[in-house]
Amino acid sequence: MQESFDIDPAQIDRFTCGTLRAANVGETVEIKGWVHRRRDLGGLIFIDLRDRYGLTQVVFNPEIHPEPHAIASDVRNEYVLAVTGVVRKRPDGTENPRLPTGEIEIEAETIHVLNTSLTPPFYVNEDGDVDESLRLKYRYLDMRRDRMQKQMILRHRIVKYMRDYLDTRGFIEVETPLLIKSTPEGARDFLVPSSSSPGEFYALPQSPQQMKQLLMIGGYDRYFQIARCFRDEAQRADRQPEFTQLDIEMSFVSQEDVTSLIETLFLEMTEAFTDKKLLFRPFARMTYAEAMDRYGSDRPDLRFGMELQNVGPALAQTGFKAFASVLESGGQVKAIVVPGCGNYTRREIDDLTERAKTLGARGLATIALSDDGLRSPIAKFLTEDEIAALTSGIGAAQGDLVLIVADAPAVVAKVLGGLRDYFGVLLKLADPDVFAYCWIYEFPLLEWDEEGNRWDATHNPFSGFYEEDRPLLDSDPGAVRALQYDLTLNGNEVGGGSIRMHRSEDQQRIFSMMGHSEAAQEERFGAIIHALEYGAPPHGGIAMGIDRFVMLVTGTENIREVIAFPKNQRGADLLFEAPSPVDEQQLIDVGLALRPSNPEKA
RNA sequence: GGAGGCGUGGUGUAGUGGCCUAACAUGCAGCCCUGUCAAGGCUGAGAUCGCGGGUUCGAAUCCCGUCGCUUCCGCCA
Repeated sequence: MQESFDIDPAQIDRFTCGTLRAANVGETVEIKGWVHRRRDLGGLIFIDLRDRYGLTQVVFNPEIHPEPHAIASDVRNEYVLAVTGVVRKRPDGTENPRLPTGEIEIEAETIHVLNTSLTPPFYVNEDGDVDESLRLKYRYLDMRRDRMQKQMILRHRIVKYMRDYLDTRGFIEVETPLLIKSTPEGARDFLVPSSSSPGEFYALPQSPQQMKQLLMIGGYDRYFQIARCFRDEAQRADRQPEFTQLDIEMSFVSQEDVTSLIETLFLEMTEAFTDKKLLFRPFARMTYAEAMDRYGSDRPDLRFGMELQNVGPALAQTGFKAFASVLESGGQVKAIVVPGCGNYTRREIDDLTERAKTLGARGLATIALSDDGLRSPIAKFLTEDEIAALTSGIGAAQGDLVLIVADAPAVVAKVLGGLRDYFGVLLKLADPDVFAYCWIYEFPLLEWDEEGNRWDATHNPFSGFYEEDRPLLDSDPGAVRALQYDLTLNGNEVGGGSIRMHRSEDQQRIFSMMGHSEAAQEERFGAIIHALEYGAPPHGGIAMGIDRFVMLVTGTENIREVIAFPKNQRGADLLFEAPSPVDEQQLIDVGLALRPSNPEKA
């Protein structure tokens, strides 16, 4: 390692590996970075030095500067170097037009190996697929890769855009605690014990919901926060145990005020950060009922059709009575037309039936309009004319596959909506260059919980409702429409919120319908109920999933790609190996004794 | 909790009963090479095919179990 400078350090300007251009030719500079690639030609050695700003070629010439050349001979990928030298125009014909710095190179006069590196377990200098567990175990190397750096930088810009957008509109950012009271509603809480109260627990917030409402009561009428949220539930491709939301709450606002604020923000961000074409401008709007009816989903992907069509009436007129009992008991018979799949084999159709069953169907009726004629297990119950009327009535053509489900409305929606999503991906029906935003609103406030024998909030128990539906709270609670709205994008829910109840008596009434006794309400929700009694202003807000949005903007397959240090599907941190057992003394401190998680096995 | 997919040198893949004494690319090590930029050439090391059991004359390959990762259902907004 060379310890002495041949050049007066005061005369040196430090640059990044991405900034030097032809205009810098002749300057003596220093750059520091990682060895991206080394090309040893025997005489000349070229090293591409990399940092997050780019690549710069350094050339070591043994005839001009033999000492640095000798050091460069032993350098390997991912070594950390400081190199000084003169910026030189590359010889004619050796420029690299693919690099922004490709016109120049640095002729190394000194080289300092700031650190060596083991051979990395995977390529840092290229973008190939690597087993994700390995990437997560060595996340710091993965983060060094170009793709991750681009995604993290883009994420930063998006969050900054949100902050600036809200700041200029008078919003203030307030931090709320991460150690809060556990509540039984919604997702399972992560619990946190503490030595100052052995046997008792904090919970990590599933969202800052109650805190932001208290801020409204406190007079901070325009609040936002980049809020970390925690839910101890199973992971998915788009779900992590801890995730980040843009959390917003406002006083004296209508549903329209909240959605238009967000709509402008997301319109601007889509234009600023993507090349996507906006399918709807302004955003599409659809009631929950319409979304479920037409798409079988409360977050429909509107980039393609394949809508659910009601074939109950058509079938009811025929002599085929198999679906009659379903219709009589309040069920539906609906169909989707899958284009170009009419020649599916028996095996493929069996697989579809299996897929339908995993989605909750009891069965799947199919009509394949194949080249060899019509194939359908229900054909024998219908005349040719009836089938022709049925298929043409829903727009099915030669070569298409018709899928029919008869069941309760919720099951029909779940199954056909799920199959629609499946074919949307399989048949590449959705244009990846399109962003289709849609607001979904008029969600039901409550749904009947069979197991709990009580009403349950579909969103959260603080959502308000349409005043004109108030009488329905007595007569037909399931029909009460919440003042709730979700923003969906290409089949994903990217955010949701509501206008809250701001009167204590309304809030208590809903809690009561949800089966909470007066005492339980006091114990679990006393703080918010009482706060509402002290001049709580009308208020409402929304929370946007930042990870999910960045995932859609970057076009990445899962949420882990846009989180610096994510957990795997089991919720494990493979880098630090968390969660992990703790010392006995730590358990004693917080008053805990462990018991086997599965007593039957133990 | 349930279902599917995957698991083969460091990495990414091929091989799906005998031609496997496991192949290819890349990476790694050594040597050669003064204008490369995915540098090139030569040589070499590196895998008991996730693990355990079974079927078979013979298993990376088939069966059972198990572990890990992942996607979906349940769960979760």
